[in-house]
Amino acid sequence: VYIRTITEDVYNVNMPYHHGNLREALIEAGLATARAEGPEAVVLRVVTRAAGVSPNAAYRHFADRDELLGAVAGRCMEKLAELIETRLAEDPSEPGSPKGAWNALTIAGRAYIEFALTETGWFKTAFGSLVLGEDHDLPDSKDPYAILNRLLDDLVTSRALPVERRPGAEYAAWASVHGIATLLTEGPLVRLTEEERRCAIDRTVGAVIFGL
Amino acid sequence: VYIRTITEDVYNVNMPYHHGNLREALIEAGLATARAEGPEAVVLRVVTRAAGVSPNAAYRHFADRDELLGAVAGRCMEKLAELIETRLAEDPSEPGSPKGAWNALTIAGRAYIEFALTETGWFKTAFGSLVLGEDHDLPDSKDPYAILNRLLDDLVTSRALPVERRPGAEYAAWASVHGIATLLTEGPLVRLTEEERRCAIDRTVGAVIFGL
DNA sequence: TGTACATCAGTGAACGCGCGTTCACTGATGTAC
DNA sequence: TGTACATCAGTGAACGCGCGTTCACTGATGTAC
Repeated sequence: VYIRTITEDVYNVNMPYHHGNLREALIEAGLATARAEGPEAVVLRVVTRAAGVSPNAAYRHFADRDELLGAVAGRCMEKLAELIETRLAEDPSEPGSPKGAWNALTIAGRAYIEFALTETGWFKTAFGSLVLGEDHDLPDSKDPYAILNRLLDDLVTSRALPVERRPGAEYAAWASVHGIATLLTEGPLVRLTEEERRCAIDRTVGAVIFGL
Repeated sequence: VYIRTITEDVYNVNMPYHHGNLREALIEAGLATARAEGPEAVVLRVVTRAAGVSPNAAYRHFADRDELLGAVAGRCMEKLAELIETRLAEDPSEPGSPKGAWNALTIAGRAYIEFALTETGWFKTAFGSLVLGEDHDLPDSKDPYAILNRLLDDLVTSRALPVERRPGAEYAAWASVHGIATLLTEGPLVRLTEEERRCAIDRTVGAVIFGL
């Protein structure tokens, strides 16, 4: 027990037979793995080893590997939402005005891309591993999609966008930003130079904002 | 030999010891697998079995599994280009006019999305398995990216788009269309209804075209 | 035109790996009396 | 307050699978003389 504690467990120093909060520890370990190596690397044996526990212990907390990965993916989504909220909070412009509303949308889009570029492992995990179409009971404040809709609604209430252009706008906005993010991180544009990349991002964000 | 011919080989009826064109047959088999089950399913043993050949025979034609998958992915890219060209060829509007140039771009974007929706396996293979940033010596006529650039150039020459807006336009256009395609096929939007999907596509294509 | 021989393109068997998952188990915990 | 016992949350060993890849091989082909 003591040897295992010293050599393998990175989370608790004194590990009793009962872990205490293994479920959370496994998700945390999965998050670390996903961050560094992407979703495919989130493998039961790796994650349990990182938590200092035998492989099958995971089955006390998750039905199977997929359920664990799903939980990790949910957290990745939250991380994305958190970055967006952080960047929005840094925004000095006033919220009620049309200009402020457009500005907020731009900032959110850029934050989304920033997340994909700086936390590629989490980004891939979030979008590659969520059981699609299921609700993952993210609170609205931690759901990127909810944030986007909120910003678009703000656009309407501040009279920056005519109501009749509101329907479907979330798709167009999301698609552009998601598209450039995936092309840059796992698509044919990975090898772009810093400068080309910036150009691509500017142009993409600019075009969709203008086009809404 | 005869039994193998009858039960396993789907491509040649009389199969000699020397296959004849195994490289091509393997790519073809890989294409069939990718189409039905996606890139991860393109596995040496499956593909060689489909070609009626022992697993290690592949190594006479490809260095490893990745090289085979890369070849298959290249073909998938060509399939995408072919669909775009087909849809463009069906376009009745005259090519030189500004309106025609915009129209062509719209058609190409829609064809791209159509490909992703109807040939999801190939779409994923094309973008998930190409060795990124390498040139795959696709001829321009079979390279979706080249087609896109051509259409954007046409936009400029027909005076539909000011020259100064040309740089980076390929990124913005590509990103939108690629984004909605991935969100709809492997992302959180897979469960959209037919109607919502159409709305999402229309809005996305419309916004980016307008925003360029 | 026939034969020797190098070369090419397959075969069959096996290796080692990492994976998810299952089994029977045991140590720790909490609760009823 | 102390003890019996159910329940919970771990362990250790093993299973079976599919995978890429390697080895020594052999049948077919083409070419020089």
